[in-house]
This record gives sequence, structure tokens and C-alpha cells, in this order.
Amino acid sequence: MSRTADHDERRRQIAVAVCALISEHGLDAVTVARTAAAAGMSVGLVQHYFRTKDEMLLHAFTHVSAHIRGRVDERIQAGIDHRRPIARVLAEALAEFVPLDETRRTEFRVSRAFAGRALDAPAMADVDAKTARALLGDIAQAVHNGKECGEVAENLDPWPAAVRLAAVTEGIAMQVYRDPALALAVPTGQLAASILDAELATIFTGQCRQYA
Amino acid sequence: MSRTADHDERRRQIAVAVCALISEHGLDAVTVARTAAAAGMSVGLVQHYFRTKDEMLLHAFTHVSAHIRGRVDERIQAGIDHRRPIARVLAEALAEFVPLDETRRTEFRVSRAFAGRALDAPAMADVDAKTARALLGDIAQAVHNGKECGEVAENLDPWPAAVRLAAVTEGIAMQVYRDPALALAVPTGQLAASILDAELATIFTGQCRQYA
DNA sequence: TCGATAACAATATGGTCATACGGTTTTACC
DNA sequence: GGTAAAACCGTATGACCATATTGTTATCGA
Repeated sequence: MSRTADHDERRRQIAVAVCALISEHGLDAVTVARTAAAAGMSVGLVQHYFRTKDEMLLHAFTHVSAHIRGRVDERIQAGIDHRRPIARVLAEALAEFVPLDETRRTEFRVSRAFAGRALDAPAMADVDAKTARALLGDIAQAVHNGKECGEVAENLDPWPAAVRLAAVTEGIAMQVYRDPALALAVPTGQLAASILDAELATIFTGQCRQYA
Repeated sequence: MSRTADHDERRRQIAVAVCALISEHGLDAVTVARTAAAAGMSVGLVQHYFRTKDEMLLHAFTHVSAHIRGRVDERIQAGIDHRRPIARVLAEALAEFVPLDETRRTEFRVSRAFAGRALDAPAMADVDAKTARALLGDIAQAVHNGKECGEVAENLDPWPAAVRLAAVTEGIAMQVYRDPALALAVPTGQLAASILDAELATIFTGQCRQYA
């Protein structure tokens, strides 16, 4: 019939280009022309895959969100595979949102830029809301699982606990972004991690029966 | 010599107009022309008070930051005047950052919009950093004061505690913005406030000697 | 009262950008 | 191998906007 191309791959390439531009020069510097150049294609081709710029940005936003989420899921899966305590796995999973290295710092910047625009772009706000809800749900699930293996008190409601953990994680992420020194080992000893651990300790108060 | 006008008041009017535009249509919708219209003046006059648009936005950013800060200071002063426990005063002060009503919600939106742009605008990042540092300093001071009156354990370091409280506050603010129901009294009972209280309770573990 | 100067207004200018559009090239299928 | 459809490109268009510029009005001080 006709020439073919990997639609999803092309769209992914464009999303990556958008994210690269944002991380380097901010969301305002993202133009269709610049994106095309960064992705190594023509303006017309970008238009071929995205009818409007907004559609393109929306896809890029979902792309980064999914990417971060993927890393979190990896951590969780690895934790499950190694049968590690839920509290530890959760600590590592949540740490993925904290800009502790260049990769996460870049993703943080990109996410924040999108979040800023999402304030007045309903479609983007939707992505943000769905992403946040999914995270809350997963944390709540982890807390729930913690009950079954004895790490969490039976009478603890997973939902408020999840909100609290999500809030602390986002807050710590912001603090670390502003002052990366908070993540360093001196002099207070990985303050960011210790705050997250302290928070987790208020919820995961028991030992997993499996190892008790 | 010449005609006179209240320079600061004019600049304030423009800042207010900018904030109104942001809260209604987002930062991207802010143009010099629209700002002038919203402020009830001509484009030329806006230019008279701000040489560039960036300068105008920067001033608006510092304006909202100072405004929020002003409300916090009011709370603190009132707390001091009524000799209330530091933990309670701090709870109220931090709650000023949480979008619990329309006013704070609007301010939150505006602040976030600016924060988004600050990611790639050094001058704005500076305002954000200074504002955050000032808040951290004040919380640390409150914790320190708490020691002197017996609300806080003597061996507790105010600095990590301040980071933790600031992080939780920012995080809760974000959660409440996404889901305002978290602030409602049902069914979990002002979840946002209770989380902040729980956090404060881990730091302010004693009673003020004055009332003990 | 007069003139200097700041306050204020209206429009001109030049650049940027999203999108539209008309074209060329490739390739899957018959 | 012909052809239709898609993948792909380059440029044109029209809108918008920040800023420059030029002009007008009011008022302070002498």
C-alpha cells in the first residue's frame, strides 16, 4: 500500500527532543521548529505526528511521567524479587522522585516545567492528576501489603499514610532541588534520605514476619 | 519641577494585575498589553514603570512572595502577642502555604506558575531561593525558641527539623491543591491539618514551661 | 506664568512562532 | 513495474507580542 514508519518510535523521539529542550532552556524555549531540529527531522514531519504543538507537549509530558514511573516500578519489582522489606523498597522507590543525581535532576526540571503549565492547561492537569493518583494508590497498596506481612500496624489506614508519604517525598524533592547539599553525606548525613526514612519509620513500625 | 505619582503604588498595581491574569489564565497569557488593560492603564505607562517584561514579572513574583510572607508574619506576631505555644503558632503559619481557601489557592497557583518559569530564569530562581531560605530560617528559629521554653528536646538540631517541616508543608500544599477534598472535615477529618500536626508533634514533643 | 520634567498615551516596528500548504520521495502491494 | 498512500520536506502566511518611538498633558518650582 504505502511507505511505513514506526509511529510510536517517531513520537517517542519527538518527546525526547522536547524534554531535552526543556531541560536545557526551559519550556518557553520549546518551539516546533527547534524541536524538529533537535529530533533531526523537519517541521513538517513533526506536524505529521502531532497535529498541534499542545498535542506534542502533552505527549511529552505523559512520556516523562511514564518514564519516571517505569523506574519506580523497576525498583519495586527488584525489591519483590529479592524479598526485601517493603519499607526499604518504598524508600528506594520514593527516592526516584528526589533529584539526587543529574538524571533525576533533569527529569525533575522537566516535570516541574510541565506542572507549571498544567496549572492552566486542563489536558496536562489531567496527566498530572492521574500520575499523582496512581502514585498514591501504589503507596497505599504498599502500606496495605505491609500490614499483611507485619511491617505495619493493623489499625493503620493506608490512605492518609499514602498522602503523607507522597507529600513528604514531593516536598523533599523540592528542598533538594533548591539545595543539592541536602543530599550530600556531610555534615548531617544524607538529610534528605534520613527524613524520608524517619517518615517511613512512623508508618512501618514492625518487622516483616518473614524475617522476624 | 514636574508632575508626581506614587511610584511604588503604581508598580504594586501592575503586580496585582499580573497576578490576577496569571490566576485566571496562566502565566503564558500575561502580555504587557493585557497587563496594562487589567491595571487600567496604557502600555506606555507600564513601560514607564518597568523597562522590560521580565522586570515586571520579577517584581510581581517578589510581590506575591512578600504578600504570603506578610500573612505568615501576621500569624506569628499574633501568636506571640497571645503567648500561644510555638507548635500551634507554627501550625497556623505553615497552613498559610496550603491552599485551604480561594485566596490561598489563587496565591498557590500564581506562586507555582512563577516557580515553573524560575526553573530557567536565574533572577526568578533567586527570588524563589531567597524566599525558601527565609522560611527555613524562620522555622529553624521557631524550633530553637521551642527549646528555650521546653517544647523541643534540647538535643534536637533545628536545621534538619526545619527542612523536614518545610518539605511536608510544601508537599501537603501540592496534595491539597490536586485534591481539595483532603482539606475537608470528612471523612478522615482534615487530613492535611492532621498530617502537619503529626509532623509538628514529632518535633515539638514537650509542653511549654510557661503553661506546664 | 512659564518652562522643565515626569506622567501618561498611541502607534510603529521588527521579530518570532504556530500552522497551513504544496511539493517530493519512498515503499508496500497488486 | 505501476500506483496509491504514507512519510517526509521547505516555505508561506498571518497573528501576536515586546519594545521603540513619538507625542500629549499635567504639575512643581521659580
